Amino acid sequence: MPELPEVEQTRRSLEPLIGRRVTSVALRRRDICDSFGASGGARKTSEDDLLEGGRVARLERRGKQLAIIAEDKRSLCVQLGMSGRLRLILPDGDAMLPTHTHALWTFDDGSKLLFIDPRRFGGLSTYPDFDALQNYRWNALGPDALFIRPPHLARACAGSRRAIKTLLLDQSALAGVGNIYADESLFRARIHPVVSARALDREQIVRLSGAIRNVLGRAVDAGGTTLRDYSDSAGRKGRAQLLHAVYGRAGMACPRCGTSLAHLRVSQRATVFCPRCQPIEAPARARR
DNA sequence: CACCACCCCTGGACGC
DNA sequence: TGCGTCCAGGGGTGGT
Repeated sequence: MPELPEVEQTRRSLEPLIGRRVTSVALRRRDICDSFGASGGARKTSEDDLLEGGRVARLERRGKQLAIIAEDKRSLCVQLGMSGRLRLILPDGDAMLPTHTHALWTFDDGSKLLFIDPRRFGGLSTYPDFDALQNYRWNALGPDALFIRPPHLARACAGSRRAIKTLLLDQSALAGVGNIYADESLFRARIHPVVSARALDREQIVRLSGAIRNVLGRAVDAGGTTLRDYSDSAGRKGRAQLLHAVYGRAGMACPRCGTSLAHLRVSQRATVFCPRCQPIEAPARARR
């Protein structure tokens, strides 16, 4: 399930595409793509919107979203959702298309890019230029979680009564954190997932933003998390699952203190935490 | 306006 | 083996 580290690894694995020209596009399922004009209005998708004839200039990421930008600025935004993946097939590679291949690009060197998404929680969106993508889509996202600093997080938390985990999952507050890395970050920062965001003190905000950067940064270095489906565009699996301290480990021993890890549901999401390391009240300070 | 429940979808795990 | 049921969850939407 792609979160920021998996999307970043996918982005890096697509770098061989830079400089390649798109010779043809096949959108096999039209309902997975939305197209927008220069002023943000929706319109019917054409092959032209999907970069046909363009040359790949840059690959950008914001949170969990990925963009392929052509030299003429046409921009294609890819949202992987739960089960989406991109796959790069080298020239002379396997001609068999996996099931649920919804879009297919062919490049001037004979390589192909496939967008595959069984559950269809993901999708594509196109914009005539990168500014439109930013203005109408990415500006609605919060700051990128990989680079989050305490002032950004403090601003996102200010005045919000929501559970801190709910806030971390809200892409308009902070872009890139999903269920796995939310639990891992809160564990590392020793903060209970349901504490109200506005109740966090200065020290907790600093700890949490550091934990988010650290957890995501190490996961990027490990090539992302592969639980079942995820692999990058070259088909490589990630190793960040080996770093998980709490995700998927309810009932098992806390790696820090040995207490049995607890689970509950927050925002309809399975949530695992250590009831001892992550108390709902901040640990009592020494009184002066 | 802030927040929350629900829904979209499929494959895999599990019980019988 | 096959069938039914449940669960995973990112993000949009409609309701409170």
